[in-house]
Amino acid sequence: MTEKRRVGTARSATRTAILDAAQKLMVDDGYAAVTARRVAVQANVKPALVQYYFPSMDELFLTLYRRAADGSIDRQVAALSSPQPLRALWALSSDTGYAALAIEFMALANHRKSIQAEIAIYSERARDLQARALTTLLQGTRYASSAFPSAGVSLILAGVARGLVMEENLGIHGGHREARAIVETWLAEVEGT
Amino acid sequence: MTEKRRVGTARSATRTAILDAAQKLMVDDGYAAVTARRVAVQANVKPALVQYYFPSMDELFLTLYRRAADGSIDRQVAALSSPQPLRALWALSSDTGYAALAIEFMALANHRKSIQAEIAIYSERARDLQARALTTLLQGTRYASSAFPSAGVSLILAGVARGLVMEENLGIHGGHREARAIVETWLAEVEGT
Amino acid sequence: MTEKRRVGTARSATRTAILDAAQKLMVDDGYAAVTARRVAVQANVKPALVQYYFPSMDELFLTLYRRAADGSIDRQVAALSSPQPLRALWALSSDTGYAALAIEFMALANHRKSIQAEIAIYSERARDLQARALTTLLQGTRYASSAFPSAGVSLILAGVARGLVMEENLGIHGGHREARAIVETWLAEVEGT
Amino acid sequence: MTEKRRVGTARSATRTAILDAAQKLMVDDGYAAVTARRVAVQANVKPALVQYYFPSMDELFLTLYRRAADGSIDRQVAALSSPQPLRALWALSSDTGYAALAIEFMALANHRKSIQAEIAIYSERARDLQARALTTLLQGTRYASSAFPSAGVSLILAGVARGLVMEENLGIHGGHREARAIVETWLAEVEGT
DNA sequence: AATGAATGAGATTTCATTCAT
DNA sequence: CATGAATGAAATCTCATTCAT
Repeated sequence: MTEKRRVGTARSATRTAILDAAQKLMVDDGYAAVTARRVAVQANVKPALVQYYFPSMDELFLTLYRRAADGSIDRQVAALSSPQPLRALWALSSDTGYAALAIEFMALANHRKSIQAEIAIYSERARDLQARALTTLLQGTRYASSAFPSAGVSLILAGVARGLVMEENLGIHGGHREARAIVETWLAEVEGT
Repeated sequence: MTEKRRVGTARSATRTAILDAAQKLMVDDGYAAVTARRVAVQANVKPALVQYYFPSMDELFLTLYRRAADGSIDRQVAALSSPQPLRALWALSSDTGYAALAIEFMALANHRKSIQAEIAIYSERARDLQARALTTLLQGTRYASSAFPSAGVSLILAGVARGLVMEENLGIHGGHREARAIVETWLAEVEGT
Repeated sequence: MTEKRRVGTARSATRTAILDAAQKLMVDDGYAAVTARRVAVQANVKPALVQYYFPSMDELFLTLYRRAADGSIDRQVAALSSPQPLRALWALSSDTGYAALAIEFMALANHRKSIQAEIAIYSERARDLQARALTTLLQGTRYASSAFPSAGVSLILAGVARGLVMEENLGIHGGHREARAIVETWLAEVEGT
Repeated sequence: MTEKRRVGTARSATRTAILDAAQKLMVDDGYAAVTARRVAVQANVKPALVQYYFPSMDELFLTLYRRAADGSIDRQVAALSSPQPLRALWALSSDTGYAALAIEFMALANHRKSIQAEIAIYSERARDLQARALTTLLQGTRYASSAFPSAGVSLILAGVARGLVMEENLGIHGGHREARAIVETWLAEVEGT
């Protein structure tokens, strides 16, 4: 599928395996579990090879973040051009797999300032993308009003979705069914069944 | 239940200083920065003393969490019995100081399973508390309907607040003003100006 | 001899053993051979203990330098108040054991800027000490003239001594006997036999 | 002896660039800073290429030393056949650029025994060269005596020059002006103004 | 002639924890 | 109550070197 033209660093299968391993560790055990050693074990390579591809952990995290963020933007674009854009966006935001990774990166940013700037840039981009789309999507509904600025709606959706995912990861379930129902009702109202 | 005076360990000023130091580190630099050594430096005590009071880091984190959670429950109870309970609750949830600590504990839970159960217990308790209060507070409004189960409303408020705080910590501002405005509008609707 | 009053860090026998080991490695194999591990082996302690006493290698080197420099100043003071001060000073300067360590520290300073300042301070102090003494000692000789400023004489003696020691360490012997003879002649001239 | 054109490895511009880079690192940051990686960065080539030309670091250092030593001998020969041979020799010995490299190699020899023998051979050769020249140059002066064997004079000049350069590198200045003045006076005495 | 990939060794440093006093 | 000493584990990073192409 991915061409094999350039065998070099950027597309190496080993490199991808290392990033995959790091991502799995991050989602499963939290960012603090992502050490060169454990990544190596998970990816089934020697520890020194991890540092060969990513001379510093900062670089590994940054590369992983950019890969994930790019994928996320792509999925959002796809969702927003699907038949039921809002439902698709909501499904995406509240997807346990993707959201958990995003949350870990946010926590990591507190500790690694190199990540922080990157997250801010990407998040603003994602919010802007969603806000523009929402402006269109909410037209013709009672939310097409200055009382519901689309950037605010975007943030609220993201916040609720992230809240659900974070809590599910922790084994908290109270209010989840109810909150999802409220969102579903809203989706039905603005996008039909 | 708690004895009047139980001298010694539990109420020692040193012990409090250690917990305060750990909390400050956690908020400022993230949970991974909370090590016995750095706590000791911050609290201005010898490292060995930290371990004297908290034989393992798990115990330190658990103690710190319980202290913070108890305080949080107390503040919520107070907020809910204030003149404008919903505004007070919202102010509390979106308070940068308190929320940042809560978010760090959530991230920590991914890494320290001993924390996870404790967080779940407390969170369910807080949600339940809020849900009961909301049931009363929303009576007489158009949200007193099965379309807006109070536990769901509680979760949504918490999620949005946490989203705002997390993003502000990262320097993300897009949509914040707008989201706060939407919440303010809702608060005005259900609680008056 | 050294009192044992304060058993703490500063006078611990272990600490001294570590410093001694570092010094031996430095003289025998060069500064680059002084690693925490090898010091530990040489001192017969566990590697982690080296870092317990000297949290960073900079601190170890600085402590070692100060100890050596203080000893050196003491020896110079003693030499300068001995019956034949110039001969004693020359013997001291060209003593293989002490000079080799000094030379290693000079080389190390190129690499560890924290050492550089310390060396400069101590060296200026030693030169000043010698210059003052030489001013007195050369009185009444034909070197008590503005053509032979004592600070310059001090530097020349130190340079020649260091040159001899450096070269001897490297197995270079050409001119050594001759150079020593020239110095001896000069010493005899200004200080008698 | 050296062939006219011997293409390939020995005279490659890349090889020269690598040696130049190593030399610059050695002078600027000390011998311990000369690693294959940093040499590569400095020379703007890939690290593996450094090892292609110099399979081991020992070979790199030896090659670099021989190149520098040959150049130094050439410069000495030139100096000694100039109009004011002693002044030229002194200028050469106390030239910061050249002397600093020589000093680093002496320090390195303590750590890499393969270098030591090479330095000894070259140094003896240089001293012999100078001693022979000095024998002639001092003829007709009051230093043309068995009290001032020329090999000893050579060593003394070298030692003083090296002392000045080493100390200047460390930011030590006490006595320098004075020592240089003493040498200048001597040069004037034996070589005229 | 040049280089990407891989790897074992080892350096520095940080950590949590145990123990004796 | 408090602390100095000691230690094993592990993390990050740097290095030299080998190998296949």
